[in-house]
Amino acid sequence: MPELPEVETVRRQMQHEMGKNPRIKKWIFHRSDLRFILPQRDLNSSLGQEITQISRRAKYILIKLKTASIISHLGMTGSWRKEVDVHFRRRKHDHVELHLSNGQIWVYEDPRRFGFIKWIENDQDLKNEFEELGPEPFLNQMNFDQVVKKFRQSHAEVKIALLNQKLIVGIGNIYASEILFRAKIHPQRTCSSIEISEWDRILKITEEILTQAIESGGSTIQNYKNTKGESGDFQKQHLVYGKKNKSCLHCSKKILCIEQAGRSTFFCPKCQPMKNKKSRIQTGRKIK
DNA sequence: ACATTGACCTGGGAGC
DNA sequence: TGCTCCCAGGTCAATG
Repeated sequence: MPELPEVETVRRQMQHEMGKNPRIKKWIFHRSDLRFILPQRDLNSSLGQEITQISRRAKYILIKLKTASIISHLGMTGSWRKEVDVHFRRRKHDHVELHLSNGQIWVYEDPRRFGFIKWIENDQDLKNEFEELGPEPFLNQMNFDQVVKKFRQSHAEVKIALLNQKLIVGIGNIYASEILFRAKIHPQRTCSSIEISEWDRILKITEEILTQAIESGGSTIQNYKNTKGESGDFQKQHLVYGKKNKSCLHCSKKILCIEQAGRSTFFCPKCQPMKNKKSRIQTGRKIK
């Protein structure tokens, strides 16, 4: 479900609504078999501790305590919502409740259970946990030359590489299509064939789109909801994602949907030409 | 060391 | 109404 803008939206709301340094009063676990088994014992060791900050790295939400951190990943369908009445109406896939000293109850709901909650003992462990991750997708948080060099060393198709969190974090299947459309890059071009000036365009547009999407509260396609149960707004600004057979807003050619690495990619064949026809024939996939 | 594939889950929508 | 099939925003282990 959630890519960086959705995760960041949730983070901001949690940080804002929790107020100043609430303490952890109680955990309630309804179901422990999320993507990883919930570390109930460790989480229970946090009782009485202050939450000093809610932060984010890539698509992970970090609930920071004095020395430890609690990592929450939303997988495809995970969400946090705030309840204020202990008799709140439970839902089928509410797995975890975090009760705070200020009376708030934060409920983790996740139908598909691809998400998880992890306990991280200290900052060194946190560093190790995120060791493999690429930089945040904002120009002032990356070394541009280094990032481009890594991309150009990759043999993958650019759409697939954009999803690789080792190269850059935060981009998921929706935004990858949107970024490449706006950058006018064919999703099946191989990373090594893309010029530096084009990478410049891709990375600038990535920052632009993700920033705008955060300002819109993220995108909702099926079921992403923020902590108040509200949908995002950015899907209204999607230009290609989910628009198979619709007319391209720039040239009115039909938007195509192809499969790459088992996932849908949407693009405009006219606005996003394959420069090198030869390599298109070699790497081409069936068009749905 | 890389790139690609399938598996992990449930729910919703399309088509019959 | 009910059945089956397909699809879905993410990641990682297992393959080649």
